[in-house]
Amino acid sequence: MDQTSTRDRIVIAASRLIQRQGYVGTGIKQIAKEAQATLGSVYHFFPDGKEAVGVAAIKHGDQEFAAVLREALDSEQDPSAAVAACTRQLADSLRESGWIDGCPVTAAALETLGTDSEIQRACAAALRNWERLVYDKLLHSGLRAEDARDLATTIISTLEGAEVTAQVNRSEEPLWAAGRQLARLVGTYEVAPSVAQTP
Amino acid sequence: MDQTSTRDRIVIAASRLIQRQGYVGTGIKQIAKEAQATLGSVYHFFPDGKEAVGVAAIKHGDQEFAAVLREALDSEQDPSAAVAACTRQLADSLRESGWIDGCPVTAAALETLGTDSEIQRACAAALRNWERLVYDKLLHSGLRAEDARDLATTIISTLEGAEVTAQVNRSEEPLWAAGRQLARLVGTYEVAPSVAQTP
DNA sequence: TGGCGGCTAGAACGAACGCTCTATTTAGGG
DNA sequence: CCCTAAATAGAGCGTTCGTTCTAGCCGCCA
Repeated sequence: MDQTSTRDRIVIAASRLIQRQGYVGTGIKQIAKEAQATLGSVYHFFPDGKEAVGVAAIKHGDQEFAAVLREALDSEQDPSAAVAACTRQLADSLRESGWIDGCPVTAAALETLGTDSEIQRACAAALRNWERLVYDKLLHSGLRAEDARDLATTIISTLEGAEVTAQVNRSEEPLWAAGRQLARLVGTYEVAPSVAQTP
Repeated sequence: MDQTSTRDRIVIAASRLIQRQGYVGTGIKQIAKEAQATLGSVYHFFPDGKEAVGVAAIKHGDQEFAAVLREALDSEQDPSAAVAACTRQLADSLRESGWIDGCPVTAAALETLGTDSEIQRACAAALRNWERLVYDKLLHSGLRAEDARDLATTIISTLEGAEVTAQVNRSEEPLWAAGRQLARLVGTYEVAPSVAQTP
């Protein structure tokens, strides 16, 4: 039997499918089949229908991506190296997936832009969440708060964009380039010496 | 009567709709209605069906976006200022459209990632096209060729990502932040003095 | 005036969509 | 052992999808 619960399998399958083909491009029946569940089970756990499944899937992708990001950021003390580690991590998993498993929320976010749906809000929350992770890392590295804000926003934007570019071109190059340039950019900010991480 | 031809109206309407709600989320009948054409007209000009319309729409968006980019890049001699001008231009038109008219190809590109369709190729070509514009600008500003390559790739990625972030958050801030950081990044590259633009 | 493409117009088809509904199976406490 | 609620199973609803098809409209050359 399966270790994971039916509900979890549905959410995970939905998250992966939405990540790969978008929200509108993913059908409830396809989710059920992929999760090895039936339509009845899906509507049992999510009586509110497709949108509820989508929201749960987005939130799952949010946390999953946040974990990857956090691990990469923690792998290096120097903030420049940490950001570069992020791009390396993204490039690796992107190549391994055959260039299809990119950011888990971008596609859904773009499709539901004008709709002010719950999905839209979940995507916005995910972006803010990831930005916060980078922001905290920069702050703990001794950057000034306003610099860290601006930088964190830009770093997330660049990661987002570089991932898309890498997927479209089926190449790791855009992520490598982003890693090099972001590291250089972060390096231009002086770290307050007294606040530098204690060994 | 309408000045523009029926075919052009179809392409323009398709481009805008795909930009806003993606390729799968946009129906042929919706395109026809938006273009004030009939289904018969659409299939008359595009006998190969929806994908052919989509490809034409993507190519149209490609050129449209390239024109905006080119104008912004040419508005300033200094490459840092030119890149900042791009982010300002994007922020302006994004706000004016109510945060719905972003990059005309990202949504379609993400939806068709695994499909190796003609649409996919058109999106990849668009990204390469825009990257080329930035690359030429940087090269003419005296940057070394390899630096210009890396930078151009990253600048396009960041613009792409910042646009998405701005749309999701319904705020110009991500684009402003990207403008500031990209200008700073470009500024870290020394311009070969002899090649600097002749007045 | 007659005919002939270029274009417009929309009815109709099979497939797939999200969703509802009723049955059936499973698990646990009296 | 039975009863109840949770979970599974899938047929079928109305709608919309992309596409096909035929019929009609228009302007041009003969």
